[in-house]
Amino acid sequence: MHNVIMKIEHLHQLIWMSRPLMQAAEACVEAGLVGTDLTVRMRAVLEMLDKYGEQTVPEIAARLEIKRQYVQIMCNETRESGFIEQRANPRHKRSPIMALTDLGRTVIEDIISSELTLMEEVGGDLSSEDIATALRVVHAVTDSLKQHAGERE
Amino acid sequence: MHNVIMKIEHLHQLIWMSRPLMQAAEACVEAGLVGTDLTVRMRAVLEMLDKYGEQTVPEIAARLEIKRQYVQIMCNETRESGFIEQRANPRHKRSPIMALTDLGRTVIEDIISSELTLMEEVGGDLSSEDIATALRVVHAVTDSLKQHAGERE
DNA sequence: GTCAATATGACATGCATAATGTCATTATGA
DNA sequence: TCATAATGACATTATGCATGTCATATTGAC
Repeated sequence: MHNVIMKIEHLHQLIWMSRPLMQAAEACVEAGLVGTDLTVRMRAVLEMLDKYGEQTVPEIAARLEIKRQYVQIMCNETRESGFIEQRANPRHKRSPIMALTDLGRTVIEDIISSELTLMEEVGGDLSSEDIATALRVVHAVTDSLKQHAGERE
Repeated sequence: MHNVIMKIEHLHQLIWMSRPLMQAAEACVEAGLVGTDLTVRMRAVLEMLDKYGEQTVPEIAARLEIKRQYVQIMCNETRESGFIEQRANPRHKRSPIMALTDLGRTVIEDIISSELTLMEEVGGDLSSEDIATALRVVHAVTDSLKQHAGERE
């Protein structure tokens, strides 16, 4: 009965579950940082360096899709805490390359590894197929919403 | 091949799609508000009153799961703009009931209706079953993450 | 090689979305 | 009645960015 209405209603709920989902995910990340000297934003910097290799501040900003000025602050903090260091950039003398220190690498890899363990626990009950479906739907919905929001600009 | 790894990888992506999804959804809401005199937070107040009927500030705060002090500010603004009005509360003389004005009701119902139309467009390509699956998965993941984050407190 | 355009770091400011703390004034309920 | 809780009002702080500006360094077109 009224299958179309159910569909729209579920879609609506799915979209607005994004906030609690994000908050829950961020809370888990934060919880995993307790005891380390990392903040969430330092963790983000380390993750980019670990995942994509050493980079400049503007490169990190592009990948995180936030402004370089803010990433600069994040990197300065991370560097003050000894998790990253600057290296000369042969391609641009004013823009040093940020690289993980040994400490930084150890810390971020520990954290990512324990986050992976968490993923396994969270995924425990769910089928591979259902997760794939969910991902596909969420992608499609996000793209569609982006398009609609963009049009009105 | 390595199905388990794919599953975890998809789950990871699904979880972190929550941020772009939320941002896209919020951008759509904002875009829909252009031209009205509503702000996003006034819209939130109106939606609660339209959906659950007239309520006090603390009740709205409980439903939005944010602090009553902030909801107070939101409601004061919304009232100054003429979208809601106060009514005497027989159950608590210091805590008036917030109610939609005719203007407020018209405005919020127009907005919700056009947002519903957007939902229909966004859902167009997707099957009812897949949306239901996605919603179920996202619910399960959120609950699981909440539990894990809570444990560490 | 010159020179305009661009990139970068550094710094300042602003803004939205809250959380937190406090106070005075009611209400409420045991 | 009286301790306790609820409420509105106000002040302060935090987080996570965006935006603007500047000086300087760098790049690329010519």
